[in-house]
Amino acid sequence: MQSSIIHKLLKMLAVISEATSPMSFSEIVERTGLNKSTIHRLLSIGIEEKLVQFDSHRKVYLLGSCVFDLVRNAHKGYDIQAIALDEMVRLYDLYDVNVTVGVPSGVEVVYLRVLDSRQSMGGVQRPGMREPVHCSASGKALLAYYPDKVLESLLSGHTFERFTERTITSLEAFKGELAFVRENGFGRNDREEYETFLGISAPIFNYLGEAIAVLNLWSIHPRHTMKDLEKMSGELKFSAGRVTGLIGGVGPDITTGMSS
Amino acid sequence: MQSSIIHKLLKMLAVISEATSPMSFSEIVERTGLNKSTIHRLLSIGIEEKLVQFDSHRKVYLLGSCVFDLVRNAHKGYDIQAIALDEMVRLYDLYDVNVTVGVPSGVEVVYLRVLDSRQSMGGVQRPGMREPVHCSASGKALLAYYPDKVLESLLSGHTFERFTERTITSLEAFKGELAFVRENGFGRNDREEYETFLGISAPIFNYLGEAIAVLNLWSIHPRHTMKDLEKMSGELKFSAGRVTGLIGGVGPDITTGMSS
DNA sequence: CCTTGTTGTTTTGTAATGCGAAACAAATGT
DNA sequence: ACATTTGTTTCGCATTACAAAACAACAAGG
Repeated sequence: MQSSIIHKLLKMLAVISEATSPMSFSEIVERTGLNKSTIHRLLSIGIEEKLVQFDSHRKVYLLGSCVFDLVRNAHKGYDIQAIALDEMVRLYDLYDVNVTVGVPSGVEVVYLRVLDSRQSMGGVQRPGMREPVHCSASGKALLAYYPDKVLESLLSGHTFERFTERTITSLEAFKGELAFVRENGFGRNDREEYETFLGISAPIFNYLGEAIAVLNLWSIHPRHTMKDLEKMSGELKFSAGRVTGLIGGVGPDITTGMSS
Repeated sequence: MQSSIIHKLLKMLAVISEATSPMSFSEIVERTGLNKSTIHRLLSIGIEEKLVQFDSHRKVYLLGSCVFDLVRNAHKGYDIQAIALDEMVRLYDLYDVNVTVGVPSGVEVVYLRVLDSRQSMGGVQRPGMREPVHCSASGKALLAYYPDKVLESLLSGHTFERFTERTITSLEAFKGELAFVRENGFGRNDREEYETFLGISAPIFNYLGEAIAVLNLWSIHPRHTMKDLEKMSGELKFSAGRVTGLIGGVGPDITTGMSS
């Protein structure tokens, strides 16, 4: 299956979008390698459909609002939880542990969906449940990719409440954990909030490379150790990557700390 | 000029992007009102061109990477300064004052381009020049639309250095000015940095409604008063709106203070 | 004023492609 | 097993896209 006109249109749009400065008719003809009359027709169509806009004063072409609308709408509408479900099921089938998906909400993480392990622990985790960022794998995975500035202001004033003897209570140690996330691609929590729970968490990114959600694997201590979970991290990261792709996301800028 | 297939394709993409959860073949057929076989063909083409991706497990369709690439590229490549130039010239011709365009850089504003008034003041402003945010119209216009969190962290530690007797040195007063911007759509600076300079500034937004640049009108005190400049603010805002449109931007979310 | 070059627009006959109805196939539910 | 929903393919006709080439608009230079 092929459509010549659509293919050419996309080529033209790509050329227009890649230009460092808006291009004129002739430049577009040259850069696309397409026939003059073809470009003329495509531009007319593009303008009509608002894929392209024409700056009549400078006689150059820019991307039109329609393209931006598509992305905006997609972003508004997408329901991470619905999109991630398949990967969650896959992980669940693979390892028979708890699988959850969460999103940030201030200094907490909110869980949107929970697949209980078959060896259930009685529904301790439920959708809507919240956890502080400092003692959850999810929190670490999310914060690890925040710009430094935002991170600072989030954590300034945050008290690292102690829940277990393993809870991280110092900013220093916490930042160390964030570095671990950036190096390994997943966050971990080994009984830092409850005496028996441990989990790992991988971030899902949006199209700007911002971490906007996390996929988590959870279990209880006697049954699994952190070593066990770390063996699952490869598949977890794969799933998170897949969801990232489904929502048009891209990997993170490793240069955290850039201005906004 | 029209192209049936392109029109239909866009309609389909719009439907796909607007869905709250990814749609199946039949749902797309229903929502677009197009013929089954047409959608089938368009989906095949869309997948081939990466406009659409198919989640084979759940049998639903999502927007493809190609669409996101277009927007990403456009964003990378666009040179605000080049795009804004026409509007700058228009304002310059209209009022014969200094016109500049600037972008944020930490707690400063950097000016990318400067059109000197004919009654020049000797090239005080030059491209590359920087100014603190707290005593420039540009700084106010930019910061007014930052999320509270980012704003807090930017300003925490910022010392409101006094340059003139009119310089704003209190956080309270500064926040009042930001509120003025959100109400009126432009920022102002009446001799807060130099004894004789005054200016107004309107923000340019990106496609997420974030203020990413500003368009400014500047003059010197004996020649213009803030009252004079405020009369120009309508045209200034019009120009800023036009540039916002050219880069695919949208107006701001007035709900500042949401989590990033 | 005319030439020459650059840039953008329109025409045209031909070839390719898109079109939707309807037949077909596959999966799903009862 | 049957009915229903869901997805795929076929097919003849009509529409549309195609590129070359002619045409138009404009500027620069002689």
